[in-house]
Amino acid sequence: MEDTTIARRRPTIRDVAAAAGVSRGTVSRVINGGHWVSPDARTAVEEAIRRTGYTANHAARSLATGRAGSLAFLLTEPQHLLFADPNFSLLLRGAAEALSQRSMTLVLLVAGTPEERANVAHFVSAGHVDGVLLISSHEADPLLDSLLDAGVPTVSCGLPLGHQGDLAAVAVDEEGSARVMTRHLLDRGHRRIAMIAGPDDTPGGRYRLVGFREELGEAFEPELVEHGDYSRESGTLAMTRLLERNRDIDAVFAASDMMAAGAVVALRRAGLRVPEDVAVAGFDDSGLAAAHEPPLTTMRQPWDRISAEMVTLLLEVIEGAPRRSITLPTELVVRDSA
Amino acid sequence: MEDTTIARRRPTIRDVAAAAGVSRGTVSRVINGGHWVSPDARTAVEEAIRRTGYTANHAARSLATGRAGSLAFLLTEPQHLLFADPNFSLLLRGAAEALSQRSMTLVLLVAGTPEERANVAHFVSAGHVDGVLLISSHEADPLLDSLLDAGVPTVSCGLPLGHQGDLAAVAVDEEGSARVMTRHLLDRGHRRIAMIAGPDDTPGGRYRLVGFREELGEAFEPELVEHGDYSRESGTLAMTRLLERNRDIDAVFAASDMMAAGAVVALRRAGLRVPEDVAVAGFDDSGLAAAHEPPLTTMRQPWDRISAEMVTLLLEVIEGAPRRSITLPTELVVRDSA
DNA sequence: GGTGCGACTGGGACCGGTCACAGTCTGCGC
DNA sequence: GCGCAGACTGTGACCGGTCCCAGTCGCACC
Repeated sequence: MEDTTIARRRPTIRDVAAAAGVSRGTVSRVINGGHWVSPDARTAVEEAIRRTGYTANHAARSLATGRAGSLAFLLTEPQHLLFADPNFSLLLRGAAEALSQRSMTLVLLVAGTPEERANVAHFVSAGHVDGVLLISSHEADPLLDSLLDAGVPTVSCGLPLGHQGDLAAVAVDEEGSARVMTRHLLDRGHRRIAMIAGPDDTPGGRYRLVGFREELGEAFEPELVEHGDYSRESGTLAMTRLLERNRDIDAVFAASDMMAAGAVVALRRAGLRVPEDVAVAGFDDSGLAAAHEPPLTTMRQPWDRISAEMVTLLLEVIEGAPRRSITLPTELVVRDSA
Repeated sequence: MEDTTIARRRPTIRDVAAAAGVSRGTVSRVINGGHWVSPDARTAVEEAIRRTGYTANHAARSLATGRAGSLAFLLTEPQHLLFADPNFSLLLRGAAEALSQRSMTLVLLVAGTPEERANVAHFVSAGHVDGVLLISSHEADPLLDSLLDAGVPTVSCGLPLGHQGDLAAVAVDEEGSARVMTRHLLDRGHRRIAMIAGPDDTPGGRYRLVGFREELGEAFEPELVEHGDYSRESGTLAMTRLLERNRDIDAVFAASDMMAAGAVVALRRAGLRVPEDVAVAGFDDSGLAAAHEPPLTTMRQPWDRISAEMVTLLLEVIEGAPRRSITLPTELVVRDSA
């Protein structure tokens, strides 16, 4: 007996109810926790679900409950910086896994071009997702304003500059992390330490520099600071400029591993060895760091925990719980470069 | 005046109908192409949609039409290889953009652990997405079997080994690409060319090796072939072994940029210069290739076109059109390494 | 024996769309 | 004057769930 003729209609809750000899209401109760259901009815329903191969229809449930059952993973980097970053993948994967455990799904939204941004704002405001995991970093993003206006539950990855307190966030202790790394370089005996900071309109750009300056105290020299945009090329450029200003630099702390790798290129071009002549430290502990020649000393960001906590916080906000933010610790990873 | 008391109900198609002074049916017709609608009615409806800020409810539409309005981006790599690969991001982004143009969404599914694989199979078979963009490469994946059994429209990225002809695929000309690169190395005067191939149960592992062998013809030497798993470390290991067997190698063709970078590490450890002593060629033209020291000669894969074509093909299959596969060309990118 | 209560069950209304079908209205040919 | 085709419109049924309310049942208690 084949029943492959025409794909038979998928079983509905009515089929299950009929098979179990109970009403739709009872089946629904069993599916949703099973309170106020007699043991007999429950086992009958469970058996019927098994037999029929029933699976709830997302769309129907979503229509009835008013919940979408999905969260958006929203990328707003105009440049593809984050996309090139291996860390991004970890974040995405972690979020997908955290959601699948809760039988929810992750919808990927890309808001690069102005047109895409408008579409995304519309889509999200229309309630097609229950909330937004915001993967952005730049200050004053109008898209964030429109999300907040529309009252869309949102949690930010990293401190949302200009909107602190307006939305939940999961961040690492940027300032403290930078102090730890700076202290490490000082402890190793370095005295002329330069920094390649990130853009000032990103939390990592701003606060890692603050930590660096604080830890150096009196020893801080403004001329030993350059800014990059987290890319490798910008690291090379920044290092080149630093060397033009001061050839005595004996260590450099870059706000990303990519920029650290770029700095190494510039140092080598200048005939300097890493770490013998100049120590180089990065940030992120991306895959790149361990594979680099020499392996990079860096600050590890707990990407898996970040994504998991973002999902937790966002679901709390959706439930109506008071907004909460979390700061996670980083970890100094000492390798050969510093 | 705050209206934050209770978020007002989102307008429905009934509200629009009332505002425009027409029936729900007419509004629906306008939304879906506007055939058999008088010009007056159409403009009235369009105006009403604008005024009310109406957006269609995905869940309701999906329930009524039986279409989910979303596609799955399914990752099945047990290891996180693809995740570490910058190309993966391009593919993902391309797919998301192609879909957003069609007002559909991309749902990310990760099928790493056995439990996840079971969940994913269940989820997809239950019809929660209209089709699957399969990002996998290994032969004999039971998950693929269950997708095919369930009749889920699927398109594969790369030739689906063991299932060719069973589902649509978008692939590059692996064999031809490998021949082009091999010819390039020969034309540069190299005579003892080694290859670091990918795993034999992946299309890139198998057919790039075939192309390499074909192009070398008589000159092919089996002892100059090693296999890696596309990772950097495996490239280093493979190159090390090749050098142990034969110190006269004057060029090496790796089946991925990552492995090429790994090979460079091994070559340097052996005291050999790239490209002076040994030319190194990669595959993919990932971001890594251009940034590498020296910049890598490689074969560029058209990732943006691959994702766009995958979406096109999958939508065709969903529409019931006959299954179709596409082979896209690659491009030789000559840089410093070979 | 009636009352009250808690556990459990059934079924109608509803979520917000689409779709098929039954109109209506207009103009044209005979 | 009538029939009829074609353009357009309105309406009820339906998609597959959830929710809530009205019941039923059994049992303890007065």
